[in-house]
Amino acid sequence: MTLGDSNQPMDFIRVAVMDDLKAGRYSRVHTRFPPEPNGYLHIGHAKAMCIDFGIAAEFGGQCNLRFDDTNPVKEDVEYVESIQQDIRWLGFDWEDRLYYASDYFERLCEYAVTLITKGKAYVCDLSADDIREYRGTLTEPGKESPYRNRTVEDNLDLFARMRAGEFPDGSRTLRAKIDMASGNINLRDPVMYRIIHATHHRTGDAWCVYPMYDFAHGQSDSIEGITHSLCSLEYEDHRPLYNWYLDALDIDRPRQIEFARLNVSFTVLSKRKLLRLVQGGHVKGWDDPRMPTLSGLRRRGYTPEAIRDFCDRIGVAKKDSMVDIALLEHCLREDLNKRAPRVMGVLKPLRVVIENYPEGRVEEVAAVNNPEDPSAGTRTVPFSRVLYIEQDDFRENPPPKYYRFAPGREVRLRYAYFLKCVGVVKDAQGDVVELTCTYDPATRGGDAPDGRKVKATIHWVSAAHAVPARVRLYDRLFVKEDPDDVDGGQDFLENLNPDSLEVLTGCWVEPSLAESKPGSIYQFERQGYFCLDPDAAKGSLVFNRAVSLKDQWARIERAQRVG
RNA sequence: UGGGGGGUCGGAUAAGGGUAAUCCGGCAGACUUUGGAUCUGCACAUCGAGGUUCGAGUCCUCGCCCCCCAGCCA
Repeated sequence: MTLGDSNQPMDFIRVAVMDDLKAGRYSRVHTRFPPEPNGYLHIGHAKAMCIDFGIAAEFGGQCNLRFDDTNPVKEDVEYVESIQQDIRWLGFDWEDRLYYASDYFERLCEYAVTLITKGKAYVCDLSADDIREYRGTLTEPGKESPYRNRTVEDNLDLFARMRAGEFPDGSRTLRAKIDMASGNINLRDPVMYRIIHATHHRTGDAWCVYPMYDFAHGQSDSIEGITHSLCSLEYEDHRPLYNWYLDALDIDRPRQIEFARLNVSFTVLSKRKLLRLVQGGHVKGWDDPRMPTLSGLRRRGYTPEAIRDFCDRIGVAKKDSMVDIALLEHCLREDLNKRAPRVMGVLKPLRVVIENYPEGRVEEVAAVNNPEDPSAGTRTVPFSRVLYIEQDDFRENPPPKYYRFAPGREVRLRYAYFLKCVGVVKDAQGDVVELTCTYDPATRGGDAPDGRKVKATIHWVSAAHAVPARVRLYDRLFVKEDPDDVDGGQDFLENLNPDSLEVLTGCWVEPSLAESKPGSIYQFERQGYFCLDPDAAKGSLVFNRAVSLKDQWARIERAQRVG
């Protein structure tokens, strides 16, 4: 979007930013995306990135990437690397502006000393439990710490010794001296620094005192010249605290604007829950294709374009909301419909023998690679006497409105011939294992010279030429729209969908797929979009179903079952 | 019973005193060598009660409901 020539409605943040520019409160726009490197990025972060990077770009400004790495015990380089990869993959660029809160540790420490000197911070010897006790409750004010009125000299000395490593973890904290009776609990003498003797993934053992996020975030923004600090709703209560620090330090203040974080139906978007899914073995890792992580979506077959389109469509507001996962799926289908090459693949094969087709004969039929994109060209697919078709495409006793194959019925084999079912072969259990058919040589390519019509076109592969494959059919990870909707005492794991993964072996795909590369995405005609998984090895293809095609017949069947 | 936010079709967003619109989903139909795509149509909404006004989703008052906050997490 370029501002001015668009009549698209602006969300409240863009309106606010534009007003700031017009009113001269800021002369430029500089935002930041501030992940903590303690987990993988998910679709909720994609929304935040689209806002942070997107708004900066629209207003001709810049967006920094800053890792909020103030807690060494939770963070790891594994995450700082995966996060950067995911941001780039999504299509955003921080150029040379990669920062870390840990870059500012020395400066933050100076800020702390400044506040001590001004009598606005003190070293407190209360234990964690005591601090909690003294904090009061939501409805009752807290009590002042007995250490609150130490002299500036004592505080300076004690804080220096905290930094020097003289005291064990948890024995003391540095606190801001604000208001123990504030209705806003964040203002009841919040902790600024805590003692943690741990190795930080970037600063190593240089520090044993680490700033709290609240003491680092606003100042980091200020140091970087951030004008608009866009974040989620839960930080609304923290804004007065950030402003208190910034004012007490007399440094630049960005404007913080909060928006509602993303929720998507049938999945969870909290790092804590995602971590439990991984550690509990409910999924196969952060990049399991069922995960809403960017790495999971990528492996599933989602494109950056589809994800960004989704983020554009969900809008930005302050209302708590739950977006229908069907919208995400729609965005993927829409993107892939334009771009994904079409191929034929049979997931649950049923053998077909064409009685009147000469044994040993092979024809190459021409197939369109993408009807939505003529420039994608055509390819050739081998056809012969023995084929596989989809089990679902045959019914011995077809229900009403079922147009596909059945005894005596004629259908079209896509790009090939009309085919008529003349016999059914069953095994000892009475299950259909093979169809005996005849083809009409005059219908090559799929049109009948006599003008007769068939109601259905089905896909197929030539048994002698097809390539074997495994296919993983993914479904929603949870059975409930809101996985947290559980009875007392239970948690979201109760709502896991036991059928979120179905592995199909014995699938057959057309030979053109033999050399495809992991990450390639195809439309298997009439079925859905499938992405070649990195697990694939030569001669052993593994496809992940990203999303199925819309299925009109499934809907009819469902209606028939109900009605 | 403190403090901070929020309530518009089933879901998500618009409308900033003047026709409640758009997208997803649902339903129905057209078309179709993918029961895909595309196209057409239909249904469904301003939390409640007062008030101001020619006119209120929008302004005022009083309610109701929902979310967040009591980490030395972010």
